[in-house]
Amino acid sequence: MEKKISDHIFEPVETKQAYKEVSEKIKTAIFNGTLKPEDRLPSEIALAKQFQVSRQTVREALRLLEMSGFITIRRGSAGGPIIEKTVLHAVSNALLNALQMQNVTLNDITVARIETEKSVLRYAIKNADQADINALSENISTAKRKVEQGITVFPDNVEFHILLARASKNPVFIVVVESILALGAEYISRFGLNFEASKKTLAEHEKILKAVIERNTEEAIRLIKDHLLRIGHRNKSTTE
Amino acid sequence: MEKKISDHIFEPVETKQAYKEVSEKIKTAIFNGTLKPEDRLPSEIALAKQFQVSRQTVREALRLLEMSGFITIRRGSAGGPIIEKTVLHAVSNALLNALQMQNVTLNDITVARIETEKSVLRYAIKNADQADINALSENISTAKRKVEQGITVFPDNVEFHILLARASKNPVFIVVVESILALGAEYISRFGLNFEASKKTLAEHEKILKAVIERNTEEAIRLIKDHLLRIGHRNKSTTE
DNA sequence: TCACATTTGTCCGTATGTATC
DNA sequence: AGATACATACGGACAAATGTG
Repeated sequence: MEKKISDHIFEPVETKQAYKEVSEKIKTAIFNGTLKPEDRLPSEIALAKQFQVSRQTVREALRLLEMSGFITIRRGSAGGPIIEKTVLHAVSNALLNALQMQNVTLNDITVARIETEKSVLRYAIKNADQADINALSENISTAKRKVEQGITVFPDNVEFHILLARASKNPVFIVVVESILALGAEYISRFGLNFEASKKTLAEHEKILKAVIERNTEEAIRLIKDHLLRIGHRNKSTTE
Repeated sequence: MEKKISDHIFEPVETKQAYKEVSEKIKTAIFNGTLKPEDRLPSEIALAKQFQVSRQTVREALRLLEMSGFITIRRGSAGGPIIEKTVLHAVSNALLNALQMQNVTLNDITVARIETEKSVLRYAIKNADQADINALSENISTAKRKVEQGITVFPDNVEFHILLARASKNPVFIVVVESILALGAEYISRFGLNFEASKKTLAEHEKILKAVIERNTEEAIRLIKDHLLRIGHRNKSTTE
């Protein structure tokens, strides 16, 4: 008698659906660099001819790629499917969907942000190069200028945290931070919170950057914790 | 002249496409509980009649929902679109796609895992209730039994980390941990690593659980760090 | 301003494969 | 084994959007 093996070692063999195969082929062409960002794919009719399938099949394949974030589709003349630079927005969307099916509170998001960004900071301080520091400094001075001109600096303040994640040199951190930020933004817009107090945020960002430059890990972590706690606690009145 | 405002304040208004509207309506029905997991949606033809659109339009809407993880579609009689319990697998897929377009190393994954799970442990120790402890104990004893019978315990060992995340009571952590785990699994399968040394893994899990039960945060964190480092370092020879 | 070409969006009808009873 | 119900796939057609001359 054979030794009994646990279930789920082999996935069931799925009979290939044409639209999935088409989508896979285009996807691998993107991964291996044959298709590059900003490139335009052939039109649906041309693709149908190339793959020897119907237009409907091509369209369903394109729907998959669109939802996965690989392409966007423009209508009209000179339109068509265009390769995207990143698929990060798709991650945030998926994360958002997942969390919408759970019960997620603003506090949950804040806690996760604090913990994640604390880790990010440790690695950012370890791995940041001059380009990262410059980008962060640039971000703050741009934001300052905008505040004086009365322009909203919300996108810049979000960008600050993404730049920190980049400085960690770990793509996993970057994706996770961007996703949580997108999640927070969605949460905020859904409950109609406002975007004031950017000056305070800006001042705190400046202090954090200073600590990063000085490689002062303890101070930086203390600052980001307070910073994110403030944003999280003032949930109904203030945010990034 | 108008004051120049930063770009991307307003998104372009998209003229509604039927397939997107159909997909949205089904999605909101899922969110507000009208449609529950395991429910079967009407057939494509019936949906086409209800929404007053063509079958092709319905199919494209279903493609979106399928890719987002909300439904799976079974062919044949008594088949049709079925509501899924969670959309977590969609998150992992999206994350995977995103990271495949970057340059991610096993070390990046290991670092992110360690940092994330350290945070998870802190909150798990704070928030775990008896049910969580029971589930974790159950997991270990099940795995032990399987090891004795020569059955692979890889899925159980992965489950252990998910149970830890659940014990933290923070859905964001759960999603992030599951995603990173899926990412690691994908990475492993892609490079054909093996699944041995489960006994060592099991023993370490047992120690971690003990520390959690004793509410010994420092010890638990030290253990999980060593545990994940070992898994990460022995990348080409050993894993979970 | 207007007409035209291109490309996606949508519809219909039909045929075939596939799983269930 | 046969009937049924469903997804899958094809082809042809027209509408709507969009850029170009």
